Amino acid sequence: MASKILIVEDEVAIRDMLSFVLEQHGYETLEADNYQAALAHLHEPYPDLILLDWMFPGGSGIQLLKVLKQDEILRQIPVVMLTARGEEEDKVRGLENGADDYVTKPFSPKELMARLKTVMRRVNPTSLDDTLKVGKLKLDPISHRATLSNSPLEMGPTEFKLLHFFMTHPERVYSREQLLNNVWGTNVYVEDRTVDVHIRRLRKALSDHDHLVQTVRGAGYRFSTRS
Amino acid sequence: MASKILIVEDEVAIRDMLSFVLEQHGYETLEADNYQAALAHLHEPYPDLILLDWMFPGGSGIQLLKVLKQDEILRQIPVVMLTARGEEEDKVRGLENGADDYVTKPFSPKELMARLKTVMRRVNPTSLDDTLKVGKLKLDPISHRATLSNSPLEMGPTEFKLLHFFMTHPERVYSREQLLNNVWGTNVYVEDRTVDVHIRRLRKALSDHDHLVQTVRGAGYRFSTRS
DNA sequence: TATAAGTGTCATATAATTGTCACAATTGTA
DNA sequence: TACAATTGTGACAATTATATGACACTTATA
Repeated sequence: MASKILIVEDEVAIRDMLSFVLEQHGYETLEADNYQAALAHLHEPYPDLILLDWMFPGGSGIQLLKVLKQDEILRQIPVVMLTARGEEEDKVRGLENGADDYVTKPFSPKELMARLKTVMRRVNPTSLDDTLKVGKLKLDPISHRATLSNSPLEMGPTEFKLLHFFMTHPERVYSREQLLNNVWGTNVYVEDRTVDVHIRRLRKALSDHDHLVQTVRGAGYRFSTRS
Repeated sequence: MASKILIVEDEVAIRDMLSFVLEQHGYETLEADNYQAALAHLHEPYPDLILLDWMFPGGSGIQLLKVLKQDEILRQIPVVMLTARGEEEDKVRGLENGADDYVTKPFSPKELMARLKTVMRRVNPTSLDDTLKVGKLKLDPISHRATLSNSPLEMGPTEFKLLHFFMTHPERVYSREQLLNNVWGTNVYVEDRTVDVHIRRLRKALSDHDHLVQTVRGAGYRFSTRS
């Protein structure tokens, strides 16, 4: 899934350039040319990073930065400041107020991308670990939530457990009985075919990603990214 | 002053590595290679965080975790579990028993540090009395007041504490029991179902923002800005 | 002390989830 | 193609879990 980057920059030329470069590298971009427009983008699905021009209409960058850092949720979004060459004080003030890094204008695309990657890796290094991911499908045991393209999936507890089991045991066939043992628990008297029904419910919840749960005729079911 | 981190891990190699990395980052470390040694460190000055190996001699990690969570003082120390890759059940059991996060072995120093920082920030925010904000919802521990769009919310002390806990621990499911332990305090004999009632009262107080307090069927409740 | 608030529990109302069936659809094979 | 085996589905009743209103009892507060 592409990361979303919010560009807050009033100069059209620079904004377009940033947008172009970022999209070239597979990021999605959101654009704002003033304070209000920036705020308007700060809702779900939240951007993964904010590129913030220091000086822009409707409030300086640092003002927005301060607002961001006061919100429990928004404060977690990394911010990279764009500053003019030589404005050392600005850089320091930005970092002191919670910016994660800065890029000095003018800058090369290569430099920009390197900064962004570093920051994203640093700020959010292990969401790659605590959350189970398969393409756009994520399952986070901590929040106990499954999402597809960041929108929550509706499913019952059993389907959630089933999906959890599948995601931790992918690319392998499990018989109905094995699934019952692993997901329902042993010593549970339930019909084999009941698994079918829950498989169906899980597929339904996965909607257009239902191909991840595959039928292996005569053997059982398999969770796989390969068709 | 440097934060003190207690490492409970029996493998010397890993313990040394952890200790080295942590000290590189300016933390003080305490080490324990078994259950007894760990307990021996649990007195004043208390460690600020415990890094707990899931499997270690003299009692499994979860045992120590349970003991910790029964003590009024010790239960406030955040615990990060170390688990082997793929042991999803362990992670879930750890979280259910009050671990604040987990790190999967093998892990990179960078990853480890990121986790620790996140947990420490959440559990012990530098500005403990700062106003918590989520969208239009604000909670100011100092004035002991919660407001929505700047108009004060009417709620009882318990609901306030509950909301405070939720706002400092967003995007995570808590069982009724965990909420009782964290909001009511341990050693308090109260029915699980009582939580439901206070959840309802809190929702009522939040009026049109009651969606922030979400029911996670079969698991508990979650405070989240995401639908 | 009188009065108002706040708490914890119940009983009851609602709502969501579950396991099974019966029957449809699909697949493999003779 | 016809048949047998296997899997997909919609419906449904029973079960469970959660929401809610009421109430007696405590705890603050004036």
